[in-house]
Amino acid sequence: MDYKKLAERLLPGEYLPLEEYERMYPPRALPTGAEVTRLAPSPTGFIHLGNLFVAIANERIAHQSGGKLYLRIEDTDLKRKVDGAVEAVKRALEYFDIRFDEGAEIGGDDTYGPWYQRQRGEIYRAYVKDLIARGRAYPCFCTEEELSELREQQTAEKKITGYYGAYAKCRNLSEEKIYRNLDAGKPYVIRLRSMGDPEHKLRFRDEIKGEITVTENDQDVVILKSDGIPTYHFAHAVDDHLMRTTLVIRGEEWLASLPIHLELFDVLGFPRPRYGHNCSLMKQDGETRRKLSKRKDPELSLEFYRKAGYLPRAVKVYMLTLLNSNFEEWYLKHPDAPLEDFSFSVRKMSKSGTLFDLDKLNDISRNELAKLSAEEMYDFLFSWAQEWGSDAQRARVANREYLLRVLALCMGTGSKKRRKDFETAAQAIDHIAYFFETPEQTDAYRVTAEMKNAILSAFLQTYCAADDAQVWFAKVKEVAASLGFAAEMKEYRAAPEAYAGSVADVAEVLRIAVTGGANTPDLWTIMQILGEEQVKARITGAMEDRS
RNA sequence: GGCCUUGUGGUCAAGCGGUUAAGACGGCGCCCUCUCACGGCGCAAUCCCGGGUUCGAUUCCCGGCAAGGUCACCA
Repeated sequence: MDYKKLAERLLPGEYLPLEEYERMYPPRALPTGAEVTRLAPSPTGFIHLGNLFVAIANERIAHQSGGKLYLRIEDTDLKRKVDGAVEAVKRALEYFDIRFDEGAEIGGDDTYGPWYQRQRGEIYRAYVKDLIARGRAYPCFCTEEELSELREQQTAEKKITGYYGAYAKCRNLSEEKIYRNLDAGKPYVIRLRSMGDPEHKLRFRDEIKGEITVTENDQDVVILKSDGIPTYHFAHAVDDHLMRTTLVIRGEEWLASLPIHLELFDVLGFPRPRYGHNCSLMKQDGETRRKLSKRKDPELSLEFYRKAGYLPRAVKVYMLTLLNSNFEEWYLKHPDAPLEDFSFSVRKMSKSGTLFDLDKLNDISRNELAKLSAEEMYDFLFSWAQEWGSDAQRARVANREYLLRVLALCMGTGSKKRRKDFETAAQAIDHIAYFFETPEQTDAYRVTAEMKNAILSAFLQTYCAADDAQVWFAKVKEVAASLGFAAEMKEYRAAPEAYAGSVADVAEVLRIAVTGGANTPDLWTIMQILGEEQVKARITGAMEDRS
């Protein structure tokens, strides 16, 4: 069979000689040890935690080694394309501090572009044409129906499904038959003529998993679809080579197609990049665990964290603790160091699937929020409220000076002793609502209405806004004692039956009357911030009403 | 089902021939204390199973089992 003639018929016209592409995309001038890594999402617009997970690893490896991180868009399937997706991806990743050196919509050096696979059709076809001319790829005229019939038959016979060996009908089509099909205008795809044998097992060194066994590929996979666009497998091989990628860190769901990729690199005559297959993020679902799913798990979406107001650094710290087993220990020792100071290592990446633990993230978030200065906290809350907050939430961040006081005095911003009451901006802003809005009447009091009113009116009689904390609390104790409550906790604990309760119960009544809740920071401080008028109004208001 | 990967407390995990089997989150208890939060102290909880190899296996080998991934003209 004249393969050259066939190649010309299938992909007519002049294509650049392949050596020309080698010249256009030369090896990068980078110091030894520098890694070139990439992120290659498809433009569905849905960028998720799994993407971020692997993105952080790629980013750290590239930049720590003095290499490059680029963004390539795998848009070979129109069905997946969503308008504005690339911008959304870029923004989402930037929010979490992933910086690209090159790539789609990034600017900078475009030597290795274009970065959209749709714009690289000529390149792929040049390589496909060469493969056909070498007899290593062939046209396949099988219809979808024929293929699904084949699959059913194979399933029924308990054979391995797919297009391979004797099942690859079009693999050995006669020259005459091929041209007749072509003349008849039958649609076709181009398939790889695989030379692999599944009996051959090869050892492969995965950067994360270590030594693994790979079964040689024998599938005649589609490399060029009927619309003349390559499949992912083929496009990524050409691109990773031409873009001079040195290391591919990707999700372990790709491990199964590694044999195909290896054969592709070999048949194209490209040196292989190194691969590391990263474990996936799992979720407990009843008895079993499964991959985080787009439909069922809102926490998979990156927007979930932005909307809730997680600090981007907190999410990143959590990802890093999952990514490198020694990160957490390092971070405990260097809580304020830039994350870039941590020496990230591919060898420390986990081999096994990881259950996503929201509790852990929340703990990290509380700690991260507690590190912010009053001003940083204010800026974070403010910008979050502008983008995601309700009217009420935006109103609470409107008065900078007032909010700064609330934050500094009650949340401990700026002091050594920080409170860790919340993990997100949304919680923080709601948490301090009582500084802005008079709480609703509540029946949370654990004393009778008569007692409640007796406590409140007794307090009101002695209350003086100018009192300092000690004087103020001494007065609360007096109120307690006058109504049969223990003024000292020690005395109360020694003989609880001798009292109606303790000063703690009295303080609780005041606390609920002023803030609407039984759990708040220091009450005296709260009263100072609210001011005499508010305090009196709230206490008076709490005395009216409902019995 | 075939192929591949992975199995250390509830979760993330260190350890990889001899250890009281780290640490963190979560849980529980105590202390501090006007509540909560912080902080401090403490407790419970783990080497998937079965065979080898070895004086000795969580660690090495084999076999099970379980879980996950994947088997498209999707990426």
